[in-house]
Amino acid sequence: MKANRRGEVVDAAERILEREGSGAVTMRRLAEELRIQAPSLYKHIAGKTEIEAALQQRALERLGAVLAGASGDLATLAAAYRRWALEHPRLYELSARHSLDRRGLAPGVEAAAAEPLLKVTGGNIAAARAIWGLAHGLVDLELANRFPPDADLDAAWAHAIRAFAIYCTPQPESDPAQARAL
Amino acid sequence: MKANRRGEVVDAAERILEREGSGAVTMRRLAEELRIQAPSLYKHIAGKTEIEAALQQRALERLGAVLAGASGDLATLAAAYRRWALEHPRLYELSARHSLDRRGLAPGVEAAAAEPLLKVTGGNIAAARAIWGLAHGLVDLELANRFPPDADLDAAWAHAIRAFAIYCTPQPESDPAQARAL
DNA sequence: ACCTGAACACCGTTCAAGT
DNA sequence: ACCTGAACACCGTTCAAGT
Repeated sequence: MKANRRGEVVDAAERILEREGSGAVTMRRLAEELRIQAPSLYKHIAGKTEIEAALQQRALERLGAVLAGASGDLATLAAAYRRWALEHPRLYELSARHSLDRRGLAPGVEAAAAEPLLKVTGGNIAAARAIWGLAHGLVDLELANRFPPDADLDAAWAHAIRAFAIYCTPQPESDPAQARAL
Repeated sequence: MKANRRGEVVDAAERILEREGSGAVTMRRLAEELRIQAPSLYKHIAGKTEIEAALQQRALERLGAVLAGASGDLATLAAAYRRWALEHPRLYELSARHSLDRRGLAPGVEAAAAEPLLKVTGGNIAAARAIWGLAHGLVDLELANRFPPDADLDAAWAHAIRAFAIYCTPQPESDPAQARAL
């Protein structure tokens, strides 16, 4: 029933990442988790970089699916983005802070993640990028604990959403879900 | 003329960071730069974490000074933020992605960096946080190469600025520069 | 096809000792 | 006050070899 050994390596890496933090994702620690010697990993995956790229890809797929399920308006979409990131903080950071390796990324994954954002802006790609930047920035600063402990972040998100909601009033399906990346 | 040895260590770390990237900032590489053995560093600084905290503090001071000099409107402020980050990408990343060690941070530094943002929103702290998130997010994604190579980021910034400019029209000095952090 | 053991060139950090 | 040498417990990765 096991797909392939490579998949199991990435699964184990994800488990360690979420349970013990990014510092614990080590080829040797990973080998221990799989009850194997570290050099054996290299028969299944090229190296640590490839493991990180695989995890980044997973994160993109899952976040994309969550956003696609968060229907309609900007507030709902933004709340879904924030919730997913806070629920998977290490995976989110891993996926957002590294440059995306577009070779070997299943085609359409990037565009699928972008689609809900494009939809909410009525196909305006500059607006979609601005909203992505806004959501990523607020999440990233929150995950990095950069706000004072008593900061009212719900208020900051509400303000941000109102600013963009006024600006990009949802045109009624002006652009029929063009598949493209942000 | 040399201030103290600790300052020289942090200077060397900054040189290596900007010239060779964050992976090169190593206690051993740092010792080599100072023509010293690695264990000697520990007589001047507690460890690598303290070096990173010192660099983060420097970045905050310098970015704060630049923002304070970028007068008045949101567009100018945003452009200054982006320009500084792109000119010091490694230092910016280091400063933005780690949680801020508020013990041992010179008092007022955090508030000083926040002040220009609070000013542009007329003292609205939720709006200031939203704008910080926006600027950080767009910069962070750009530094991580997450936009497609042909993306028009100037357009995304322009859109973002317009959204917030409409929302938070600059009240004429409603709040006289309250010193507080974001 | 899958795994091992030994090895290489690295890390951060500690500690006893030297001037 | 400032520095060194040896050491410890780690890294990622390669390679010849074994089943």
